[in-house]
Amino acid sequence: MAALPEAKSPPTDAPKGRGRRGTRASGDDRERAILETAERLLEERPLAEISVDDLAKGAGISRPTFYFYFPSKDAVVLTIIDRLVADAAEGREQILTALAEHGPRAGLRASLENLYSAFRSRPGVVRAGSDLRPTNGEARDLWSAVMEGWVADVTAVIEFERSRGTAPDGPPAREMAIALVQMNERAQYATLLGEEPSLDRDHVLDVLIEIWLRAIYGEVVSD
Amino acid sequence: MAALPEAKSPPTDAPKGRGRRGTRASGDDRERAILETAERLLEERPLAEISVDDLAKGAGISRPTFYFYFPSKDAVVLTIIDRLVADAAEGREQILTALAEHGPRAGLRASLENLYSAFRSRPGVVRAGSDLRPTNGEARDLWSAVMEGWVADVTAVIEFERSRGTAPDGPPAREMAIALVQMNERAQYATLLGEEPSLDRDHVLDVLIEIWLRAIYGEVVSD
DNA sequence: GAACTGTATCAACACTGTGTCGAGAAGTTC
DNA sequence: GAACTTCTCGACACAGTGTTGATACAGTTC
Repeated sequence: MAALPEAKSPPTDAPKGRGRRGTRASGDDRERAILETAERLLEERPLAEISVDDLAKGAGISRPTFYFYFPSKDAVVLTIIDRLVADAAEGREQILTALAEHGPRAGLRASLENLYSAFRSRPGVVRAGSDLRPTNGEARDLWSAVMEGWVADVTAVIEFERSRGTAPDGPPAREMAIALVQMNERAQYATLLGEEPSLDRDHVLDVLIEIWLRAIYGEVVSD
Repeated sequence: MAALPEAKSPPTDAPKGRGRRGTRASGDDRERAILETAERLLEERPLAEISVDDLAKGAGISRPTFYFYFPSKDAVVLTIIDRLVADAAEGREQILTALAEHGPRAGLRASLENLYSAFRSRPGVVRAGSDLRPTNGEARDLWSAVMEGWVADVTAVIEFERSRGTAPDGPPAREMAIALVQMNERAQYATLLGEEPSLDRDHVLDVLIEIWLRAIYGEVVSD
């Protein structure tokens, strides 16, 4: 039970509703214990096979006490996903900048590589997020927003390349962007979770990027 | 309770394990009533909000009696999905033939249009199938097999076009096929269920086909 | 027409999991 | 040391799943 040495706690992050219901205090450890238990268990088995009791036990508290810290199992997972998404967004290289700096192929690769690295390390969490969407509106909204962000970026890239004359005309940029981003989502997810059929871990990006380039530039990009 | 007039019952289709457990008899009506109730309710609300009791009530029987006909709620949905998938496969035009007959763009369009028409009419069932995958291995396997079939077809197309010299080289045909089929799955699903962001009902195919053509032929196909 | 057999039905039960309530323990403040 | 806030949990109410055992109700079969 000895508290793990904490580098330093975030200065004054507003709890934002999802977490504990009361005010700030020291039962912070418990909250963290619950989150850590959830992350650990999610890498072991799917969300549906984890009960509130498992989370409580794992954090060394009783089930009712769990409800003091989180309103539901979903809320725990959403908190974890919030953070994962924030992590993924954090180091995000602007695609447009990356393209300008390294050229289309290398630029795209750098952006996507960087983007997906956050997800690759926690497949269980990714799966949980995906499992949550059917039943949980908040999860749906969160993911919608994430997708929307990517789509906006990619739309900008396509429009930019078209305006420069480096990419040919075609379907509206936003529509192309939606399809391409959806392809990436699906393919990366399948690969991450080892679905069948899915692309090989080491080839996913190669294949996806090739399709992006051909779709956007309307030709086989040599570079 | 009067039996609906049945055109004629299928001659001697083996029950194949999923349906009723006993032997053949006349409680066929009840089995059908359960399936119909499920289909109806699924277009009203998601699977998670439908209980075994709802299905039983809808079919005019008690909950235990439901279990005489199906081993679980999942089994009912799987039966429905089996049929939907069979429907979709049935009228399926061979892509290769369609391409040869109508050229790349029109051929692809004909194949995909035809394929997705079966799904478009029962979005609730599609959603249920998707909702089932996280928790139900059988659902996963079924969908895997479906995807595998499509991937095989598309792989053949790409290899054929490459061998004729009409399509340039690139990533292995199968890998391209996987990514493209996954894109379609995701995009069509999002559109069907009105996710945000998603492609407009009337544009999905245009956009997807354009990407397929550019990806496969490595150039903007004029035709 | 009595005994037999398989189909069909359901009340009652056992179980798992969620979320709530109310009584208190434990710490803090004045 | 009284009052307040934070934290904890036993006991409950509830919703849903799946099972058991008794029973009704055909048809046969003799």
